Amino acid sequence: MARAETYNRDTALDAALALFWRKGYHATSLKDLEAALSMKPGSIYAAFKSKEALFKDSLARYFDQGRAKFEDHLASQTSMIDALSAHLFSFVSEARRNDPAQACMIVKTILENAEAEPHLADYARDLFDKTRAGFQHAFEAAQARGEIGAEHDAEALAKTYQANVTALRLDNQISTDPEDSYKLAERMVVEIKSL
Amino acid sequence: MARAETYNRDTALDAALALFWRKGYHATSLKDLEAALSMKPGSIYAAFKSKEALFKDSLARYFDQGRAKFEDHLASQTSMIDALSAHLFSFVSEARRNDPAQACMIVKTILENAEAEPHLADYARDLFDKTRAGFQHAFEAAQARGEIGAEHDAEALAKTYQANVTALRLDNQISTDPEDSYKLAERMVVEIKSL
DNA sequence: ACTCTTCTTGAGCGATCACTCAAAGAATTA
DNA sequence: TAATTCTTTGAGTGATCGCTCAAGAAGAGT
Repeated sequence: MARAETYNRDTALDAALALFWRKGYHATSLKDLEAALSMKPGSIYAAFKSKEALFKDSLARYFDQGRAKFEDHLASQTSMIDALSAHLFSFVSEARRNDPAQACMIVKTILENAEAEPHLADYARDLFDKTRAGFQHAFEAAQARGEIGAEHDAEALAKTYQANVTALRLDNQISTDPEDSYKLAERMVVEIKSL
Repeated sequence: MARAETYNRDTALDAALALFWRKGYHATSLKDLEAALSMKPGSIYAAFKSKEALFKDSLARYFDQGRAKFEDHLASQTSMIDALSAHLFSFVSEARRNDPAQACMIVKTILENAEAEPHLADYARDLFDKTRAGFQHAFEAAQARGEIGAEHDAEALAKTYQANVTALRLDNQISTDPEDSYKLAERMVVEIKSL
């Protein structure tokens, strides 16, 4: 045997994720990462191979955490409609208001890197589609339970729902008044409940 | 007198705008701009002062063109509702499908530069607010004309409308199938017409 | 205590970044 | 044509980029 690694992979990934989410891919420098991960360049490259690979791993982690959060909402609410509403509200809830709100990292990645780093953008696009597939599954379950009429198209509902989530999270970052974002979320939820 | 400038300011700004819109602020290098504007660095700096100033001028131009387009829709439609619908549809229309769809440059700017270049992000945020003010004005006019009931809050309608426009334009860039974006727009328009 | 293996270190690589400025070039006036 | 005035030119500035690798440090086995 030999010497063990001194860093914790998950801790390091979380630090990289927070940094990449805030600053984006290009604006995050190796210097920034060295400081955030408390690792020297050589160690970072030994552990994560490259800046791009580290970013991909961070984004995958972000996706997993987001999916886990959605599934928590599905599990803790009695109806699918309530779960979808709770998920929307969670983005404008009091709890999140401590750290300044950030738009969805997947969306930010697609917009920033569509031109210069198409690999990253395509990777993020895939996660975006997977997220919508999760929403669609929830809408289909709601129809199977009779919460939503069978005359609706679950795929269309999922697409609109994802558009709303995306717009809400964008507004959450752009808007100066959190109350405005909250009201926007309320109007979106009214639509869902009226199905 | 002396020698005249050999470039056309508007032509150069349009070229810079197209480049910045596609690639974003950070990923657009001076080399890129030199090629697109057919100008050497010295001339660019003499004409536009700095990369950041050139970006701001480009973004202002983008905003002006967007506002002009919206006002064209207002002028060419008989009702406000139709104008707001036509504006939404214009982002997913056949004509635009030649050059690959881009999300709103103002939104892209805010997301990319919120952390590293707050000046740029704040500048874009201001344009975002001005855009919504224009929407609100249209909704108020619709109420004054009796197209929309007075019980609605024009500010809230404008906020939701802008959220829809933003989400639609995002989807337009992210989605692989333009038909999906078109259907999303149709569902958004149904909401507007039901007011 | 000594060897072996692996991890960590950080100075430094070439490339590229935004940007400058002295010199050359072109249009106008005299 | 000569002088004047402004524009254009592009090599070059220092800083920073992502990244490498030889050398040193640290734990495990003997």
